[in-house]
Amino acid sequence: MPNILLADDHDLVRDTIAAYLETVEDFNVLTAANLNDALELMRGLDLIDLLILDYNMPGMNGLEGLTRARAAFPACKVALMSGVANRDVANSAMGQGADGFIPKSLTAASLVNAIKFVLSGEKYMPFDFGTARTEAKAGGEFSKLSARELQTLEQLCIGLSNKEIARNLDIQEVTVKLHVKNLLTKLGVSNRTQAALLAKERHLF
Amino acid sequence: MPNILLADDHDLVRDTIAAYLETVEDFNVLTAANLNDALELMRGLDLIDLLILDYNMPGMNGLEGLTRARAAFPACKVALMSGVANRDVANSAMGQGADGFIPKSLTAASLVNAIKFVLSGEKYMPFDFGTARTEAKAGGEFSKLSARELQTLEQLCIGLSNKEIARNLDIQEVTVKLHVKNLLTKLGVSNRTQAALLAKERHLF
DNA sequence: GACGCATCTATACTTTAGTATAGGTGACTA
DNA sequence: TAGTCACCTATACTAAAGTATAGATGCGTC
Repeated sequence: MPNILLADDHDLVRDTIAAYLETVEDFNVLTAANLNDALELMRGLDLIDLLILDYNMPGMNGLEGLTRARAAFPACKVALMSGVANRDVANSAMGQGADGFIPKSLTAASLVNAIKFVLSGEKYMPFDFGTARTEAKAGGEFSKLSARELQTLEQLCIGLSNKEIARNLDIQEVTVKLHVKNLLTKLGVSNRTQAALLAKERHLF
Repeated sequence: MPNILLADDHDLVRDTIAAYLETVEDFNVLTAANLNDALELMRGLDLIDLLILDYNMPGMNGLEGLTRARAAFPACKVALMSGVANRDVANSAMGQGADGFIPKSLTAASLVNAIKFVLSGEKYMPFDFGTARTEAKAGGEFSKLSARELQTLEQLCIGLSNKEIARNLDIQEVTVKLHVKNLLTKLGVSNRTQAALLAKERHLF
């Protein structure tokens, strides 16, 4: 029987998904409320086949949590689950070694399929996700942004300074200023705070 | 058998909660992905006992969706469900006539209790919710702010400059800077963007 | 009355943000 | 091949943000 560890900070979401998986399929589902608890639990067990991590959860810190989990348990398959993330996040996650990406917009039946898929050693990422809002709205204002500008905007959404962004993206501060200025113009806002608020409002990051 | 209509835009969350409720208790659970679909569905049926609305869902627009639902179906009980809302939102919801408030941090067992409670004609709101992050931080950080600092923060959340804030509050720009500096310290953040993002995350404005 | 506190203002300063202009590279394309 | 575009860097500047210190007012409390 496959052992699955589901980590999500919303008790209701976590428990019901766990209960669902255990009833409809022959899974043994353990749960945790944050990343640290999940990793701690795994250290005591060492027999988890699949770890499912909520993208927005204490301890995750973006994709850093994914990296930590993979480093601590290289043999275990890791899937990321999110209710808000867009295709970029999904791609980044897969790029950083995730075995699957599960948007919460998935149907329950598809979730089971996805899990089976990953357990069998395949990578899973739905290609039709984000049809509703995520992608549509992203199309409007944000489609004008270049790759670098998007990355810059992402950093703005954590409230970082130009200097910090420059360090993170490994470019000069002047360049960051250029990207910021250009994205402000493209988004039609007058400062970084408005840009961050706009992106947050559209659920981009 | 009580008929419940569960409206949430996350298929996964919605379907698993629905499945859970149907297996553990004698509920008949219908589902919808947004407010309009939910109301449309009810128009054709007119026998729903309890409508559960996700607070963050297309068509909700804050508590306006709650008002719309109650206006359209005065006889039906309505509960609000949210993964992020704080006590203030919960109180407002109850104030505007909601029959229950269900944080997603609730356990699955408590959810069933809550539903039974509401179906029996009682109002349900957990008094211990937000023990984890929501309330602790919301009460903690923002209660330290003075009236003026809160007003300043509100303006920050629209992305205004110090000069604009000064004009709106009818004080000098230096004073605004003082308020900003103080509230940054109190909130433990390092610039206005982070302050705005924090306040937005806590749904203060 | 003395004290604390929120409020406002002032001066003076450093740092960060944002604008402007110019130039270099590589990739892709008409 | 010439042109376009994303990208990066540089210099130089203005404007805005943030820090520090000091002093004034009013309000409520001990």
